[in-house]
Amino acid sequence: MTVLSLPPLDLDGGVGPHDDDSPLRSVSTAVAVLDCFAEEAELGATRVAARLGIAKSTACRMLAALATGGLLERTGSGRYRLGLRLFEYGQLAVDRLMLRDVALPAMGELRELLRETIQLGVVVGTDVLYVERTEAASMNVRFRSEHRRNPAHSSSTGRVLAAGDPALAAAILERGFVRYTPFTVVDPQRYRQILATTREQGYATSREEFEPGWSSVAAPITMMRGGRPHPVAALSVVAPTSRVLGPRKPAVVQGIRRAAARVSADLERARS
Amino acid sequence: MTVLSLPPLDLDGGVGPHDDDSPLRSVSTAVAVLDCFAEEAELGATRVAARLGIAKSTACRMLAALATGGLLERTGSGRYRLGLRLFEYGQLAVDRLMLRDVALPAMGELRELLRETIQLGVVVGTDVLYVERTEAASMNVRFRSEHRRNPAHSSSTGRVLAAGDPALAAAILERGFVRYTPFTVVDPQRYRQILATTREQGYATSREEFEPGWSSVAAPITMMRGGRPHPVAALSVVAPTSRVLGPRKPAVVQGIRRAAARVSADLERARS
DNA sequence: GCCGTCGTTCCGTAAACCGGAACGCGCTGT
DNA sequence: ACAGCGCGTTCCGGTTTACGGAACGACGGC
Repeated sequence: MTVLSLPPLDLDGGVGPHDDDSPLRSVSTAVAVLDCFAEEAELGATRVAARLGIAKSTACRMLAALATGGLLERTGSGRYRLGLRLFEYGQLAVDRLMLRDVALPAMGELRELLRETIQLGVVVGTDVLYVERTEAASMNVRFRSEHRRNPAHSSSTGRVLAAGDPALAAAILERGFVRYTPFTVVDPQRYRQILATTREQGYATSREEFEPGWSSVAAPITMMRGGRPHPVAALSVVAPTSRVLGPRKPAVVQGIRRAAARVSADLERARS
Repeated sequence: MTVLSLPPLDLDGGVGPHDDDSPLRSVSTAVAVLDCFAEEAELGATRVAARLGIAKSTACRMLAALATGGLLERTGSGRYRLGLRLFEYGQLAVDRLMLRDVALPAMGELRELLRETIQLGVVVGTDVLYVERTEAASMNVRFRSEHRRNPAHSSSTGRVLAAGDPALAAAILERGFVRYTPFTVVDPQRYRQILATTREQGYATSREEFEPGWSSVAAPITMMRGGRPHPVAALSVVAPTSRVLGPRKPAVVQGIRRAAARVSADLERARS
């Protein structure tokens, strides 16, 4: 259920000293303190100290320092939670990809065309991170918005990106497959076949492989690199299975491929 | 032009030692390093060291530690930029306000009703921070998306929030007014009058007071606290002046007031 | 009203960090 | 092509700084 999962995640749990290779122990533990808040919304000094195996006083000082820096905020009862300054930094990080701004108009039009939820995803490690999401108005059922990060192997976005990036595909195969639903593809051979099909067709699907009842279709956003188009992100539409993989599938596929192609062209044009 | 501005912002610029009252010097400087990236997208160790008045080696270690923590990322040329992990943390921080999820459906419907850009803003210090924004499809002119944070005094969102929060109003008056356009209200007496009118009407406007050509209308999202409704956020619609303060103004006002009232009710209902 | 828990503070010790200088690399301008 | 410059990185010693344990004050539950 945790959202941040991929990187080190050195929750030794025990009392053993961190075998961190990097200097700046204080900063490393400060980051570890931040990581604690990925799983729990509100934490106090005692819980943080127990979770990281550090002294309570140390945890208290860390929390206070992060709070004066704005990365954490104090809740009424003396505990702490993630601060809104992190939101600002995060928006800056995404804005500087010079991707969201270019993709937003196409995403809005695709949303109106299909009347479904549209996502803009990039790869971080072997996960897919959705940096923007726009929803059609008045949907009876809404996609669970806490899914900001998926393993790449089970998402359509991850497949279009891996199909055009052998290094990513190798990393995904290396990391292995996790079964989330009965439909999740976990056979490496079958996965390779899916990537081949994706390369042929120019789009990818995921049929209830991550969240039961929900499927998605994705198309790659590419940039020319060394004369060849290289995928840098993907647009995807996520909805109840019957609405994207049923009779509407041709329209969905055409819509998302056109939108992704348009974003790719705009991106190329923006590289002045 | 800086986005993060409100808190300490101890860019002494010079070489003077930080007169930081807080312990955990390493963590404080680490946060200061992060702050450097609020103004510039890509920085190297030398620039960071010069900006903070610290040794180059120190800056290099800070950057490396923050990068291994994922808060920064390395660019090809050895420099650094804000990392996408900050985006994840920021999304978590906002999601835990238990506000965005509740507001999203109403924002989508209001967007379709008015075919304009809808914003969800909260207060941080004496600034307004927009934690969600959704745009209508195929607009000929788009609001500049880098505005994630405004001074509260010149925005309609800040006015509806200050109108219901005397402490915030006092803080805004205390901080003083900055003139951004010829229309910016900078007279404290006039500002107090605006707040009174806002209290009467239940909505606020800003006519090109921050960005020339762009105006906005806002209505408060409230939560019952101690038997009285207390504003915790605001919905606003921002568009070229003629589209929100011209003949459409009654429709815009009615739409945003209804949407904000609905979010308030949903918020109350969600507090199980 | 008592006890348990939590966040905070104080203090001595020692470990960790700062700063300066040196190294290797890529780029530029001759 | 070569040399000079600027950059990021590494190494090392001195000393500042943060860690850990224990004590304190406050809040809440039983």
